[in-house]
Amino acid sequence: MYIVESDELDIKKIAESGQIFRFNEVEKGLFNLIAGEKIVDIKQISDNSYEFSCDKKEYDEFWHGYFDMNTDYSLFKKNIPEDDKFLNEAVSYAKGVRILKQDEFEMLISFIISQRKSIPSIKSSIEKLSKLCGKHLGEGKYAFPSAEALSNLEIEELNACSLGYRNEYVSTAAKKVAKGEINLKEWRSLGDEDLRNALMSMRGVGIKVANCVALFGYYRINSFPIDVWIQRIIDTYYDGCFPIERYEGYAGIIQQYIFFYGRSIKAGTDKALNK
DNA sequence: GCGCAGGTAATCT
DNA sequence: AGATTACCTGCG
Repeated sequence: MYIVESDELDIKKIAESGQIFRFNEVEKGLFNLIAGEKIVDIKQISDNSYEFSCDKKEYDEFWHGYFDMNTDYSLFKKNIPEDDKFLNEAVSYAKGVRILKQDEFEMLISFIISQRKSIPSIKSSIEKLSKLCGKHLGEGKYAFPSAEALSNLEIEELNACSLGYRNEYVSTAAKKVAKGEINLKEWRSLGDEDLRNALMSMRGVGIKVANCVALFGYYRINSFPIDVWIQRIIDTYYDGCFPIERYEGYAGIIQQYIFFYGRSIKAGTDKALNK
């Protein structure tokens, strides 16, 4: 057990922030997270403190970095104009959301799957894939599959994971990585623009998915994925144009705040407009 | 039964 | 360049 205390860490919000699909609240205040071959339970014990089920050593060596705890998120509030009511509310509402340092292959496959799918549906497909060919970690839990394991699946097995037309995208991406045609780790050395283009060279990876993979799998916190939610918010509150350059270098963090808050109020929908 | 969901690629103008 | 459309599948 290890206790983590921080005003800038909110486990529930992070689990629900849409950046991660294998982080669930299993009972009130108790969260389970699978990352790589590691599993951790996190229990909320007060407003700003959590009990991690791992020991201090594992926390220090892995989870501390995974939760990006060396970054001071209070700094990202700078440059927000006082009169930007929406963003000020978003930042306040999303306090404690952080960008996790997730595995790039897992992010690639997960966000390929995510297209035109709801979050529960994305999670369901990922769990099916993991059960099918991920490493067994005990207690009915499975790691996210390796590229090799995924690429060795039979078509029928893949079909059983409710991927639909993304089937082929997942399979070819996994095969390219497994064969070494693509080296996702090497892409870490690419600049943001080159990385995005490299990702988009894969079938099924467009601008939105590429930006998500860059942001969540490569920690390119200047990436600003625009999905239908973000677009609705930009249209509704920013007259169709968001001043992204104002947040140069960390626009992705701002995007997460906007996304998390915007979804909570169903921004841009009839409900938010009291229609 | 029908429309839509955290997009992409192909095929138009 | 920008607009339009088909696409798997599950859910209301």
